[in-house]
Amino acid sequence: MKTPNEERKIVRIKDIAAKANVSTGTVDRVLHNRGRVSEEVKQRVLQIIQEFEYEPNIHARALVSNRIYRIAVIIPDPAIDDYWQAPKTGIEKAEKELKQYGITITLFIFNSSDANTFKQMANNVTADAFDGVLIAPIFYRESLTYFSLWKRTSLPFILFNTHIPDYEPLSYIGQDSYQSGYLAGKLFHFGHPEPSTFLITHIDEDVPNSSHLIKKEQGFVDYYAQNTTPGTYNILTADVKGSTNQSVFHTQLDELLKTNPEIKGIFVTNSRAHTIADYLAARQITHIHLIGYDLLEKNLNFLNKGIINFLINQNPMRQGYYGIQLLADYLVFKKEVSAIKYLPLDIITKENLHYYIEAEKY
Amino acid sequence: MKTPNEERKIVRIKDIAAKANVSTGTVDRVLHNRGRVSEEVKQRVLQIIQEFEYEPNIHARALVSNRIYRIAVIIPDPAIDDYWQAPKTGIEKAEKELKQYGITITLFIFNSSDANTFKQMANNVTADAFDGVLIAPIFYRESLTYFSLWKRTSLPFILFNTHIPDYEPLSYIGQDSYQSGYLAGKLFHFGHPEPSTFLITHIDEDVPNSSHLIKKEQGFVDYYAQNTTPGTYNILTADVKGSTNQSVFHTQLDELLKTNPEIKGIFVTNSRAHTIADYLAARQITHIHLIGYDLLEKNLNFLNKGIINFLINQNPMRQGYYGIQLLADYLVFKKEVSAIKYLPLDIITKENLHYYIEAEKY
DNA sequence: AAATTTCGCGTTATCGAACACACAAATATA
DNA sequence: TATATTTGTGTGTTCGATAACGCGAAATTT
Repeated sequence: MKTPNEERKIVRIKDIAAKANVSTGTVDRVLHNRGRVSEEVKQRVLQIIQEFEYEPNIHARALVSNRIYRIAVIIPDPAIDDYWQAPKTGIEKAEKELKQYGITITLFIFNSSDANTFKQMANNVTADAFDGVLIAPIFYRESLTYFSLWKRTSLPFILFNTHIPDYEPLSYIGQDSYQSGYLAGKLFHFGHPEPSTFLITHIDEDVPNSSHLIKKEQGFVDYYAQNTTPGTYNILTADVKGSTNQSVFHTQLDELLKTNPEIKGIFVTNSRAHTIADYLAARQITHIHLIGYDLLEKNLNFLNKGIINFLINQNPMRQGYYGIQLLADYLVFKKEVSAIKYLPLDIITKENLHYYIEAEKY
Repeated sequence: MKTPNEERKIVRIKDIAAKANVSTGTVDRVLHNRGRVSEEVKQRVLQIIQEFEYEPNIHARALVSNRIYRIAVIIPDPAIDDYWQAPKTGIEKAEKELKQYGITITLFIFNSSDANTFKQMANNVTADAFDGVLIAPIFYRESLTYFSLWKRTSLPFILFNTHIPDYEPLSYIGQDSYQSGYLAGKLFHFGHPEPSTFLITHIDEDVPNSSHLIKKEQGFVDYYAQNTTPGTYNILTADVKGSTNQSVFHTQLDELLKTNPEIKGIFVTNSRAHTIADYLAARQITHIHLIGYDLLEKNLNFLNKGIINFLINQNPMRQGYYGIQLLADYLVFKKEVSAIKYLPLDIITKENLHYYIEAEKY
């Protein structure tokens, strides 16, 4: 009577051992380089392993090893900035799936408008014994200290949302900001093949300190530089602050449009497109196209009304999900992890929105 | 000394047994409804299982159960129609991942232009003992026989690519064809806000027998019916055949455009947009927008040249991948499987193409 | 009343990999 | 030469779930 694995010709340590005329213990020692095997036997075993294309049974391995991997996650508070709810959800989903493999996650939530809370959380993580870190390093300067520290103590860390390549993280997960700006440029161009003026706005942001916003802007500008004859398209840029005070905010925009009445489209570089949409709706302006980022409730509302034309989905949920997955690949499955994982630049309209929302739920 | 699972408070059968003052064998009998347990004990155990939120360790289970699940996959030959390479790749990827869980896949490849080969493959599957079927039922009439047969023998089957709801498959995986046509309508509209004429083409297809093409057409037409004032937009339809004979094909299109010189956009309902693009390139026509489906090499070529403006990605690789995944969920993990899984309608342009190609590779 | 079956439950081997332990042979040190 | 240490190898237990097996007691049949 054969076992199913024998029927399926799945090779086990036992089989390797039998062919090599040694015990399973010896094969195991070869597999894990734990020494105490004569060179001759080692080579014989290695060759048979190659020949038989042995692959360890992950279940048996997981069952016996029974190790716990502690992962620290450092992200901004979703209660303060709604955007961070999605990554958190993705992280929790991954945690559920990977619990079986011994992955344990501890969240360290900081205040996205207070760099000190960020430092404090990073300190906490450093003090405790973790096997890996997933971090959204939205404070550039403050991050560097910890990266160099973790590098030295060889604590693997993965970045998401914002890329800081200087200290060679294990991986980065997110979008190509430059290209997403470039894409926004293309979409406006498709809607306005005739010479036009477009506005790039950064809303409520500390732009000099946010490299990804600058990259988006650059991508947008470069699209027109590379794909249209000079002088035909005019790209303006504006930092706008104080979107929470509606009347002040609207007055600012009034002036902007008074000075530049020829504006045909506004590109919002972060998830605050809804603030502009709110303005356009209030002033009943329908001739201005609007592109922004992220499937926030408020944005979706204006997308469905046709005031926002396109949203580029940054896949925040998947960013969190893959972040944990990659750490698990590295820690548990000992896989090689590619240094960068760009998520697709999903173009979302009223008409295809539904399916992305559904996919996120799953 | 505690085991890691005790530290993590992961509940095992042993723990349930201890609390209930019975042996693990009894708990197991309760879990699997194998009888031979007194009603009193059964209730006690069930309650403790609930209370402790017991979840079986998948590794231990997979290790011991050691069952083989045989899945049959019935798809058209990728050598005849390139489109089918992608689903095949997805299926093979899923097979690799699920091999550990005892999933074995047997491919049954038929000729997409010969319904008899389809029937033959379906017969082969029926004759052999399979635990589940994944099928691309591109021949409507011929499929029905087998669906009713499999339904009777309770052989679970999942459809992808083409939906035939009549016989209640375990699930359908694919796109909402109607909505994808609707989306194509929107994109053209965005590019041409002024009254225009658009052409819908079905290339080399037996349209009456292909319900999903009709749905795409309907979606496109409905977009303009619902979003524009009647009489402003004009939607034409044309079946075009014989795209393999370039000169004849081009002559047909010459006549079409001669009769309707006002056409501003062509919507191709299948993956053959490249044949139209080839024509537009040959005739140096640049004022006609073009939207098609699928990331075939030939389409990508024209997308990059700017002759095809948008491609809607039907995610064929993911269709295959999820098809197998869902069957495994049902067979191995005994999960509930939702009757329909719509994949997102990805809008692909030259500018965001790269990331979708990368994602597919992974 | 004896023989047999059913019931209710516990015990134990099994799956494949990991690793501690045991133990003999070979080598080194005294 | 005697003893200590290193090297090479095999054995046995463990992880958690499963299911075959076994056994005493109760229930049923003859």
